[in-house]
Amino acid sequence: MPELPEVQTVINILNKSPAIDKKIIGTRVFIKKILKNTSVNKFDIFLKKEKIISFNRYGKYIIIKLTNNKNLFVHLRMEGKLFCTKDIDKTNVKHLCIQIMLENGFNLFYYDTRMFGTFHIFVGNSNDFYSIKSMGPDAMLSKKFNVDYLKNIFKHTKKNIKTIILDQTKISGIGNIYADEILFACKINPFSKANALDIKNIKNFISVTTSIFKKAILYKGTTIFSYMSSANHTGNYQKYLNVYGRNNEPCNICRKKIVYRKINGRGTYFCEKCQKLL
DNA sequence: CAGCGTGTTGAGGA
DNA sequence: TTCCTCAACACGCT
Repeated sequence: MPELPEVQTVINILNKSPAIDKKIIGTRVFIKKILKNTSVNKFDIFLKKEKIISFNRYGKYIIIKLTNNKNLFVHLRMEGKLFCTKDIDKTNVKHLCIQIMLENGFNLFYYDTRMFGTFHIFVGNSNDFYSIKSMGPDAMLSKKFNVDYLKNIFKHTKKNIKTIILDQTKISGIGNIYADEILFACKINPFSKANALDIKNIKNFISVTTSIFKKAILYKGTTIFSYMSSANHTGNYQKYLNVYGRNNEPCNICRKKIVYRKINGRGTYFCEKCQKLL
């Protein structure tokens, strides 16, 4: 599921769910390795008796704000899914990793096919969590996501633009799908050196990123794989993808075939005609 | 059977 | 030291 718009969709749903303002009465951990900085027992003690105040987001992290200044950081990585329901999704029991039981009979269920996801517990202001501190400005939430900041970041690197915008320590929230979509909309070849972007390119990059993310959130994100469980809410933004996953299909602008190349180990789709090498 | 993957980290080499 | 590449994580789909 998860890049910025998909994570935003998850928290939008959870913020309207019966989990809000409910006390946690217990936990069950089926896959221990998801818990990164705590044990099964300490996790249970940490959460029990606390109320869920709200679900927040920074980059691709879900931040569950609890009473007594506690936070639970959830990262979905490739295929994590977080739902608030009364009952277990019986078609997906095999991938159930964590259950957080609430006083009203609902639960937060965390499912993860590949079990790459992570849970961290943290007491204090969520901005002080070490992982958040090392992250660049959030592409939707941070005032720091601006021309001056990006100009500085892009100027001081020899890397290509796609690698930089995927680097969460530089910018938080952009993943492999939206990186390709953003660069297509900017008409910039993903192999272009980041330091070749001028002010006009950077201004355009910011407005394109903002509008693509707004639209993707409106359509509840992109759902790519057909095997997602029935309990999953599916997004619709995949209808609007111009390049991602469209290898050898005609470009929506010029009809030339979309090409597929590897950049920094990630599959990359782009139009060689529309996207200029800077 | 082999290759691939919405993400991130860490090891090892240049 | 710094930068870059690649494997690894675990599993299911094509």
